[in-house]
Amino acid sequence: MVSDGIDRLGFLIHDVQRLLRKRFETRASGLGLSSAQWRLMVRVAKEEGVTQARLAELLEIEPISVSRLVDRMEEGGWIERRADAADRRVRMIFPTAKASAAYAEVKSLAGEVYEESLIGVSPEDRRVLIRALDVIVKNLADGEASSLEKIKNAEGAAA
Amino acid sequence: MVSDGIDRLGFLIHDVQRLLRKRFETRASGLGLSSAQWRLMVRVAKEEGVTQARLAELLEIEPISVSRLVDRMEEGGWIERRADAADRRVRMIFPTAKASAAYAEVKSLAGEVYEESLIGVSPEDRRVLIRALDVIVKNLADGEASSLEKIKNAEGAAA
DNA sequence: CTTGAATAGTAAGCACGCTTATTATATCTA
DNA sequence: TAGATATAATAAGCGTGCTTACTATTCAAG
Repeated sequence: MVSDGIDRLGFLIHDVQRLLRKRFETRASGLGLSSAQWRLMVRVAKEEGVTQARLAELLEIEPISVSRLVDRMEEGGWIERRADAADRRVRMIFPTAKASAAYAEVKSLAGEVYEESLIGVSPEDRRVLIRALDVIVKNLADGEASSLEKIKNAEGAAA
Repeated sequence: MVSDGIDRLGFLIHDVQRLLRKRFETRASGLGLSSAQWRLMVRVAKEEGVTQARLAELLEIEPISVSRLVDRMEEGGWIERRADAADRRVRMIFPTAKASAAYAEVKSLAGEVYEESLIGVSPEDRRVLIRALDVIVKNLADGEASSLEKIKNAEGAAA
């Protein structure tokens, strides 16, 4: 049970996540977007006017985390908050022109990082990797964020 | 190129890492150890008296991050710093009795979390998963932490 | 032996996640 | 319609990572 390496799963995932984020941020540093901000930006670009609560669901982070991410992104001139006339509790999030311009560039950049990371992994193994990761997410999401899995299953396939 | 799901790699890894950490910390909350503290503890348990600089290399985090982790773990009574008579710059890290007692328990706990996460993934797919993650780490570590890969290759296979 | 470079550790301050608690507004129900 | 409940967003404060800058100490030349 040691020889299969499963006991290293947590360490491996942790390392891969950290290294991927680091390399992405090195590449994207010229654009002024962090990894977390890029994830949020993807959602805003696809659904302009999305609310912060909805972003929290989509990104599977807490509303307060969205609130502070949005603070920094608004300061950086990437997005803007607008009031919703129909519900005064809500802030709708829109990308700025600057953000829309950077979107395509950052997206292809992420693709490059993924390709670099997967050099030497066969197409079949890549499929197995993605499938296994999907299963893990599903297993771990069960019993946690009750309604979030559905959202994830419906929307997560993009991006 | 969309159908293979590789464009979701970053999102998937990010989700898996967050969910694994969350579930581990939920389980281990009774023991008072966080995920990061557990990673450090493993190294200290294997090599009592290890220096902080060495821990930074092994964990592949910055020395200052070790410094603050060790601060909190010392406050929590998990480890203690001792001076090195031979080199007064150095602080050697030792586990307390409390830590040694918790070690085995926390370790099996991590194994349980991994097993839960992998329900429905075949033994072959598990091997492919681990192998692919190893390759990704290797690909991304190249050109980053020049000497760290060697350490990782030599020591990372345990734990 | 003295100077200069390298090493071990820490401080300050930021990003991004969290928990818990608060405020403002909507909505549901009695 | 009034009061309870739910929802959107934020505030405060913590953990864990980072960069940059600093002190203390050791080691390497000269």
